[in-house]
Amino acid sequence: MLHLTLRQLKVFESVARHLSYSRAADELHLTQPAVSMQIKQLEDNISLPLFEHLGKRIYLTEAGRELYQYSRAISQQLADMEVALDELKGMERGKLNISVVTTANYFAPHLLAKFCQRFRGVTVSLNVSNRETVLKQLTDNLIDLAIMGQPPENLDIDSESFMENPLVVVAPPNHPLCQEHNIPVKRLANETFLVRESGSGTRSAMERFFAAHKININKGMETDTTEAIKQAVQAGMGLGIMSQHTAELELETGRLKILEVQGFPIIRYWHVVNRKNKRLSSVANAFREFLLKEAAKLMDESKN
Amino acid sequence: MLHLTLRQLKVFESVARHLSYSRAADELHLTQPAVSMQIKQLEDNISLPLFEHLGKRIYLTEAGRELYQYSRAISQQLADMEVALDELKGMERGKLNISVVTTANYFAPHLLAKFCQRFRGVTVSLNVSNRETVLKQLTDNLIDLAIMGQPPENLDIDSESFMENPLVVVAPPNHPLCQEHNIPVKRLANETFLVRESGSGTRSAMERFFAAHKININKGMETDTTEAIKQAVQAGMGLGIMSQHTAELELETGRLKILEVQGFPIIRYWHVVNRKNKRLSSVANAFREFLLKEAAKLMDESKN
DNA sequence: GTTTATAATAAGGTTATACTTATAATAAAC
DNA sequence: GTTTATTATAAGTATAACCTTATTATAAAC
Repeated sequence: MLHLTLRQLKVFESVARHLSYSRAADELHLTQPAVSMQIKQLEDNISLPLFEHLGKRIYLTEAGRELYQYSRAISQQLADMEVALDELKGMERGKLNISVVTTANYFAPHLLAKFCQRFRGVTVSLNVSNRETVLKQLTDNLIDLAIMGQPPENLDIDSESFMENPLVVVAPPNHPLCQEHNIPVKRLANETFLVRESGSGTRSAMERFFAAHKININKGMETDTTEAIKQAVQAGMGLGIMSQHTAELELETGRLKILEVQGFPIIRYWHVVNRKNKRLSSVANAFREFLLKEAAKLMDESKN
Repeated sequence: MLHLTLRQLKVFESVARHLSYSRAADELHLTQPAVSMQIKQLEDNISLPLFEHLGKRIYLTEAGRELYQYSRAISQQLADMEVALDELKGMERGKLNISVVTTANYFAPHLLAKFCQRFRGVTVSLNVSNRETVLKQLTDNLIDLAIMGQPPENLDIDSESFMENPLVVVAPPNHPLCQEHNIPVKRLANETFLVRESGSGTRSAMERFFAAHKININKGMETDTTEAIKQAVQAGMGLGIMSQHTAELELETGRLKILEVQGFPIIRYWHVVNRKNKRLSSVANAFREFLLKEAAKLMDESKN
């Protein structure tokens, strides 16, 4: 087991470069005996002579040449490491691990793209999962941040809202209610609603809304993706309630219409969430700030 | 300027591997506070936290992950280095820098081949030059060993003879003296001799011999290569005196004949030479021993 | 020979390193 | 709540790391 020190390697490199103990001592602001000692210790450590002494000149031995190569390589690694760590400090580089719930997938990539555009060198790992999985990833500390609708009441979680999440009623373009304005909520009582699985934030918001208005609605097909609901609504199987963000495309192309029901859109909020006490990386922190300050504005702009 | 130690990296690696200070302490046969300290120092050095502490669990930070990569790379370098140095020690590997005078080129490669065959992993750099250049390389410490005929009287040089170097008189096969035996030296007085340049070891040995026998010979063409002399002798331009080793091929194929002159062959010796006080590498030393102990025998064998 | 340049060696001292033990703090598990 | 598992902190210590100055040894240059 050899116990060499980085100091020894550093001194050795200097001597090997100058082929002189005295020059090395000058360079390192040491006395010559100090250099002699370091080299001696290094030679003792590896049990091989590193220099040959012929007259006043010294030469590298075969072992010395070999060691020099490795020593240089290690120095390079250390230098690279220093740069890498400095970059991390300065946020010139870094990795953002983030998970978003499925519905957020309709706008999160857009925001991430903007963020990456601003902070070159930041790499992002985006995971899209259902609410349950996202929460597990949070508690397992697998991710820095999460974006979701309703934050859990769990005390181990910090969350903050950063953008409105308007829930709208969508219908196929040929639906009779599409022509009407200020549709009373009561009118929805006759309609069939396609709903997300229970436990979904959208689903519970919807149920709370109708409960508040004392309305019983028909629940049609129950699916676990918003995508399926959009398809089903287009096919005329019923109405849907969903985050307006998730339906931008279909609304724009006219495949779906928003019904102007009184009390809608239900304004909920997107939240950025992290495990409590988690020390956010500078990148994660920057993204969190970015969301809080600019997400709403950016999403608004992109609509126009 | 960051002053981290290999110890810190080693401890860090262990903690990163176990994701536990206590497990790392066990592995390293330390107490847990000792580990805490090393990590703390490391974190102070790089001014970045390496671990996150969430509850009783710890996790690597981004910086920690980054550092781990570099740390592992450095450890690998060190391990590789250790192996390389061990190989050097054990002569499993190594480089032999050797120069030989031109005339030795007729047998030196053969010996080197045998040597390399025995010590796999040894690489050889063989340089063939005239005596003067070889000596310069020796004093400049560019080579480990040299092979030459007459070693210089220089006190800075260690030399030892390892093999006979018989100088013979060669003639073209149709030369009248070829049929005779025990030719008296006097008979050569009428012959023309093709000679090497003055300063050559062969040339001076020849001159000493004829001077001792008080014979004046005719000197024909003077060249700086033995090869040219062999060609000239075959062409009938005169006789030659040269190391028998350099003419093996021509003798075997009958293109040249050895004249059985009294007092011949003149026995001189091949010497292995190194700069005084030079600490020979294990490979160089092994080759030197190899020459002293086995070269003569091997050359003898190869003749048959 | 003397001078000059270089490295080795010896002696000594300060500091920092790398631990230890003991105890406190924290959070998870029960 | 109590217990258990973990890390942090504090205080103390032996030692080795690292350097200095002073001197010696060596060989090259003059």
